[in-house]
Amino acid sequence: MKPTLLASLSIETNAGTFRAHYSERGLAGIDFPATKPRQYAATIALPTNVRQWHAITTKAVKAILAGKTPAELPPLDVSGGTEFQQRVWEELLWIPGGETRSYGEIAKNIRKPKAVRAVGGACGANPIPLLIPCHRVLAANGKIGGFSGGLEWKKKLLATEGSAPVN
DNA sequence: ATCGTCATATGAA
DNA sequence: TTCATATGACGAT
Repeated sequence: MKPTLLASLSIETNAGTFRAHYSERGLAGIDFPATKPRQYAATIALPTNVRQWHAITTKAVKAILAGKTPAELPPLDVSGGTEFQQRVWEELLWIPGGETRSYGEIAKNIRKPKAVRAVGGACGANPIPLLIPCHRVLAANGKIGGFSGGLEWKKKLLATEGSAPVN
């Protein structure tokens, strides 16, 4: 079931303006800076918890862009995903910064060693890149694979964290 | 080293 | 049920 969004807030960084989308349960999605940033009307009467979440999200995003591990994450609303996808996303959260996994390893970790391609699919469906580090997942041979926000971002993030994909 | 092919899980249409 | 995958393994160049 798809979460109902309460608010979309900006995150200003030196890499551009990200957008964070919140539901009643937490952070439900993040957008990479658009090439042509869209302007949003000012949000009024933001619920207190959303403001708290956003403060945490902002710090977490900036930490990641700086190659550091976030001290704290906001509650993540992954209710939009299937059970399998949520399982994959949760697994991705365990990957420490600076390390990478292959799609096959993730599949093995969730006790479905054959579901390698499905893992790729779940990564692509990840609504919260950066915080759910789908960019730390490479193909088995070290190839970069793909990235929903654009391959450039994936390479950049990996380089920032000290990983060196093959291509 | 590169390329084609196939097996297999999951999800969307 | 059919089609597409951000894979992986294998065999033939």
